[in-house]
Amino acid sequence: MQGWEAVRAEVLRRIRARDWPPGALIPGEEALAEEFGVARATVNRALTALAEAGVIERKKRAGTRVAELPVRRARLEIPVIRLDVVGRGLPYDFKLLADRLAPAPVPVTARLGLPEGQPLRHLETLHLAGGRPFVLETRWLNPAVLPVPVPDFARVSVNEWLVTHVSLVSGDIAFLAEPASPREAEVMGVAPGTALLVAERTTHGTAGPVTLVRLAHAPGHRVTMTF
Amino acid sequence: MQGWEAVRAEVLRRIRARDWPPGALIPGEEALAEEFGVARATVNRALTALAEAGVIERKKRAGTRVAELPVRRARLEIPVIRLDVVGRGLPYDFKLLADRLAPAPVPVTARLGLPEGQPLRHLETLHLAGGRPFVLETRWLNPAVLPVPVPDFARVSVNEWLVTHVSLVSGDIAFLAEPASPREAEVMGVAPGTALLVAERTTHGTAGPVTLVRLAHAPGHRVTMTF
DNA sequence: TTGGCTAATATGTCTAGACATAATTCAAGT
DNA sequence: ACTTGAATTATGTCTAGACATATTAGCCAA
Repeated sequence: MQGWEAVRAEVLRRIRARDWPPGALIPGEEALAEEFGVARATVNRALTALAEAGVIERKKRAGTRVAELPVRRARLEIPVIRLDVVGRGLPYDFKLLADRLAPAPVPVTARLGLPEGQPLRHLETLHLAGGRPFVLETRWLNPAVLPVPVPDFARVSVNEWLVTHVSLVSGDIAFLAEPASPREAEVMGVAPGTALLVAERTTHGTAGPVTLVRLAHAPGHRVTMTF
Repeated sequence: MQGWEAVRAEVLRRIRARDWPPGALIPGEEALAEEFGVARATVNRALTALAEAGVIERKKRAGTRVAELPVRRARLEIPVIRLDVVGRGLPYDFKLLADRLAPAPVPVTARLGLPEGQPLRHLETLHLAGGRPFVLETRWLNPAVLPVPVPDFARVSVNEWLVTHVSLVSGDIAFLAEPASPREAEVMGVAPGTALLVAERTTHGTAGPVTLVRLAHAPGHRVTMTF
């Protein structure tokens, strides 16, 4: 290895070896550039990468210091459900259980920043892995983002249609544990009250709020991340 | 805005506006540099950032194309529990419920890559927010990473001692939903079988595996991320 | 002591040019 | 037809130097 990655690796090594303990000020870019025999821009590239990773904190004039409580950042790659299933080596299928236009409950419109009682498209999709329930998707979709005629969500999953046809700008995702509701228990074939891992996502596009979706995962599901 | 961020913003705008639809090949760095009136390195900086965000895919010789199924990446910042609690405006406290050296169960040693039956330090800590149970932490700790004498974990939480004294190299975290075990129910003051959000983390340091920890969160807990 | 101005300084970014590297294309040889 | 290898080309990275910007330390005045 050489180049900026070598610089990053060596700086990281020194931090991990506590040559530069947490909170310590490390040498300036100029000094490091000279030591490693590279240009300052190369050192900058390396330190920028480490700063993005949360290992160091940089401030103009004040210099670069090793992070005190290194914030561990884990990255979650949110896949399209089909690819998640296929990636597990199982055949994928889905069933559209419900699709209707209905006034959305207040918590839903509130989270999306829409006026109360706004009619939204309400979709319920059961995703299957190897023929068994994998995820129950309950979605409220802002009809303003849909073209006319409306796509046939019984053929293309809403999930994938959105990903490929609507540019998502921002959003958030939350994980929580909830007991299976009677409806969920029935559809997913589990006992009511079973602990389910639920993911709630809201997404916003260029033209305003897009969708709020609740994904109830089959028992035993794990969402994993690496750092 | 100007500079590489302006370039990034404009390229992103064109992608979102579908001037450059998913899968399309976008102009080369040289062409963009000329169009925007900046150096190629500046365009490169912008495109590198977009590639890291998963918006575009770049290959030498083949060029840069808009990602087909833009992988949504969410970043989770894993805080020290104390800061998580304090950040919610609640007073933090913890109780060390158990601390003993014991042969670890096989699944534990397996996940850490240690020989079967290896004695590990087993710690049970109840984290409190505003006097109420917040998280029950069950930890298996590789004694090889501890100094002699062993720190007093009744005074300093294991969590924070590790963060500040052991350099963590890599690890993974998984979220799952589980019914509260009798032990968890008793300690956390909930009904057995209550759906709990559980986080399981393994971490490895420079000198081998460090710890496996299971965090059972109080009912209603949400782990949120933004993207 | 306090508040605010100024100069010093480390990082942030940019430029122009160069070479490195990987992937593709296409021609040549088997 | 198939393989091999060379030319091509877009991205990746580096350099040296420059200017921009944020932040701090120190100074001076109220």
